[in-house]
Amino acid sequence: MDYDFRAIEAKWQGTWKETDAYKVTEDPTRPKFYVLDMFPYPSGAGLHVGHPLGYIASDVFARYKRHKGFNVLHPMGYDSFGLPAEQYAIQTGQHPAITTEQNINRYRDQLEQLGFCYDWSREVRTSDPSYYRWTQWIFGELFESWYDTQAQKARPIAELTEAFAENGNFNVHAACDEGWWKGLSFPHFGAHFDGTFTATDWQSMNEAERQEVLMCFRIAYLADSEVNWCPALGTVLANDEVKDGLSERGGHPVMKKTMRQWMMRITAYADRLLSSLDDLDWTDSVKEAQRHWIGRSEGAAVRFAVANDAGQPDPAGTEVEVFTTRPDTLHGVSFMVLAPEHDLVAGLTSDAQRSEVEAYVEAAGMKSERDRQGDKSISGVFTGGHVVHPITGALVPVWIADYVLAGYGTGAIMAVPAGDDRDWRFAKHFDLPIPPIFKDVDTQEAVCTDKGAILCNSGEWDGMRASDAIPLALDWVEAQGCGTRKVNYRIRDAVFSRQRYWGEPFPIAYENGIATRITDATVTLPKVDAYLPTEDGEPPLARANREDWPVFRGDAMETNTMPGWAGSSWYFLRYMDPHNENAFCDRSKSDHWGQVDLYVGGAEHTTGHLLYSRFWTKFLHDLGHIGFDEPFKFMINQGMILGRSSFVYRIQGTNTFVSANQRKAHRTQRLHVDINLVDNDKLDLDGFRAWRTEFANAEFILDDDGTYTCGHEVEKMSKSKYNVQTPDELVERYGADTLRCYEMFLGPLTQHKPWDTQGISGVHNFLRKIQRLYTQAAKGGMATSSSDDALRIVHKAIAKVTDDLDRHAFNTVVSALMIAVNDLSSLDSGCGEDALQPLATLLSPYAPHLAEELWQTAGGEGSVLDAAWPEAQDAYLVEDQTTYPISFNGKVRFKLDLAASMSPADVEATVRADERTLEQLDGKEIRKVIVVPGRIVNVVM
RNA sequence: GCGGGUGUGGUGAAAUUGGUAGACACGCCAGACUUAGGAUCUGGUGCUUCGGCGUGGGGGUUCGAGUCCCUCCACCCGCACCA
Repeated sequence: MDYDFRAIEAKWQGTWKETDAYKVTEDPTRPKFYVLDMFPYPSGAGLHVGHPLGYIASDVFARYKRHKGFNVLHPMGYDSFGLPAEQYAIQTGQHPAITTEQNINRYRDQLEQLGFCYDWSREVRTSDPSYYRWTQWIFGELFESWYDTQAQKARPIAELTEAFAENGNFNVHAACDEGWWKGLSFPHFGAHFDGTFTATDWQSMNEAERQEVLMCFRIAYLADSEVNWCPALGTVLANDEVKDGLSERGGHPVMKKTMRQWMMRITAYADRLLSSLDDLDWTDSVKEAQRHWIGRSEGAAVRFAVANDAGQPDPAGTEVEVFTTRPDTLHGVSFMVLAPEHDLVAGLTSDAQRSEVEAYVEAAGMKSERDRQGDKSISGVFTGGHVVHPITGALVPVWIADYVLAGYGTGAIMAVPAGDDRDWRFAKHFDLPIPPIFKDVDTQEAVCTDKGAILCNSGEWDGMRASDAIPLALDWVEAQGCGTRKVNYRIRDAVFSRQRYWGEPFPIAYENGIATRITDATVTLPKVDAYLPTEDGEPPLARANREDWPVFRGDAMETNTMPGWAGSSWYFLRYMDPHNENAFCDRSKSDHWGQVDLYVGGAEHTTGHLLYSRFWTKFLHDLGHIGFDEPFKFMINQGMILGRSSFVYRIQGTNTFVSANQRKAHRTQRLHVDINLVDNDKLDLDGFRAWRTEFANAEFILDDDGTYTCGHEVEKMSKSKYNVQTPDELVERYGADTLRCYEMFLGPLTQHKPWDTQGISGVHNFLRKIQRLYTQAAKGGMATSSSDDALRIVHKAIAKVTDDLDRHAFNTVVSALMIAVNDLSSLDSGCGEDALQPLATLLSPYAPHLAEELWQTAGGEGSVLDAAWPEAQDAYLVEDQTTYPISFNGKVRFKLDLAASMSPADVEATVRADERTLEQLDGKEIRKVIVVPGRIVNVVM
């Protein structure tokens, strides 16, 4: 009679395994639905109750869709390359593959006990060579592709070499760095080279030179670039791995450093990544964050000629280019500011200023990123050099300052102190002129950033506001030849190399310094004697000798490895065809499964994974490998489950602990206490003494009832706060079905919420109650048909549950089921198969084990998993009696039971005639009666 | 500073198109059965000076506002010298 969840759950998990209940194949006769959880990294700590929240929701939805007749793909796997296993390897010498394997096994056990409907035959691991050979293959495709900015798509590099051989690069529109040729030093590209070369030029280059040129156009390319170097981690980091100038993992300082690294030309996709956001069903906050990360802004690149000693434009033609979104304020320029790292700083600096400038540049270089970001004080140095104003011909002094970033725009700005806050403060600080350019605005007193301000002292743009003057200014600048329209992006190409061991090796070998793709073999990780960098700072892979490499080509192998996001950028495709040895994913499979219809995960991947996988998806689409160009159509970001920490209060300098209620009378120190020693805020005194030796002789000041009350606070779950709740203990005590229902019952999926086990008993009771309902109905034989009352209850639940699931309101479904069970239980009798079978189906997404059991009890055929989702019948939903609340001036005064079919006019007449109405009127007159059929009556007096 | 979000009982929350605010649970209180229970069952439970008052504060639209509009406040998350 008891709800024996242990037996039930073990039994059904066994059955599902035996019957391959969750194995899925492409079924063209049914509509497809792809439900995906964000790829987990199998950490050694295992799961806490926050992790499964999203998995439960997606599992519920996958099961629901299966009931609805969909061909549902719902896979799980592991993003199993990563730092923690490598750190452990460094400390212990144990190969990271072993640690990883152990952690995965633990994860798998934890996931399995929760009864998820994953098709485990599709499990993938990014660290498995059978998986990463395809990550390598995709990298190879990126390496052998260029981006055609005219066609707005990636194309094979062979088409570029063909074009070069035929016409040079005259008709080629390839995405590349500005001044791509500047790092190259061939005779063809002399001082006056402007970026175009002929077919003859191309023919005359040798292979090495051609390869160097091609490298400038590849989507995956090698380049010397300024990277985020993290000395503590011994590796470079991508921009999204740096937060506040510190590494996201570990919080170590990050420096700027120039290194030759593999890069990904994600900037080529900036526009498409931006515009196709509009069609994605994601939250505004994630989409906005991506828009900001891409940071598109329209404006002009304006060139200022450098002035020579005579104050004339430098005859050598040296110019400083700035980017501005407000070319209309050109008349307000009174100085120029370069980033300290700008190339032209040395050339512009006068002898008199040299020592000061060099000191400033050096100081800026020494600062870590965090120091530079954190320092909001105004600093800068005059270089002594000038540029010539393109309109007025006036000399404009050139400064260098920290507030101009080398990495954004051109690394130089034209300062318009009247209209830009930073320029204004800089001008005030160094007492530089602030030319007034806005009518009736005193910009000596305050800056004017209002785009609606009217221009003055600006020649032919006088009297205009920004929106009208900007297009004219752009035309003017282009006509004068001193600038061009330009779209600038904040997003930078992504660094793709890591100086680490535990990552994908590159399928790249070098022969005389030329990088070549290896296509005929999977480059697996070589044996190394330690997982650390070499003595001269080379990545760990450089420790491997030629014979240590399973595959070795050319005269050297690439020794960097790929970053964490490589494998996770395309994993959703591998699930569709996980064992394919001939392709990353057969086109027929990706055509069948298509985009992910529901993607569930935390919001922490906003600018990393979610951007990179969009980029790779678009790339694979460009080359025709897949038929869609956005990976995740619809996404839900689940909120974090926070821990509820408990505290004890130690009187300072003693070993005496005072109950929270009386702590104010003492000077106390608050200490976290393990939540397992606390029940309902009461401390287990013996357990506490036994917890740690330092507390063995603890004394207590207790409340009057002889208990110790702990304090509490809601915080992030973490080991150090002793507030971590693992699902294992709860599954042991209440069962997986209870945990599943409870996590959903807790509140809206997307919201953050504190974890509190107090409420779990209510949900557990509900499952016991529903089981009791079925066993009682089965006592003496299950009836085939039910009373109308019972059917009304069930059909109401069907309507509510279906509706809630369709709008992803996972929490209210549990309430609806509780109500149905409560109502049916109070009927005493009348429950038969036609009520209890549909009810078991409704329960099945949430409590799949118990639902199987109940389905059987209710005489269901086969497994409940494939039971058709019941449909609510209107006949059972309409009530013939309606209870009308009768309100007077909006306040409810009494209720009236009326026939549901009664016309509004009759309802009004009945209300008017009711003696309670007269009582309420108290002599006043009825001005109006509003009847909302089936809802409410409002009498206006 | 900018962007996004959230404010409803002692607690988690519900109220889908403006129509009975607080469903469903936890906790608490009382009772029953047992007289060891943290077991089970039943009833009660927003506040209240019993007139009313109540969805962060103030204002507005409406017969009617948690829901729509304006404004202010608090908290959380993300970004942050982006020219």
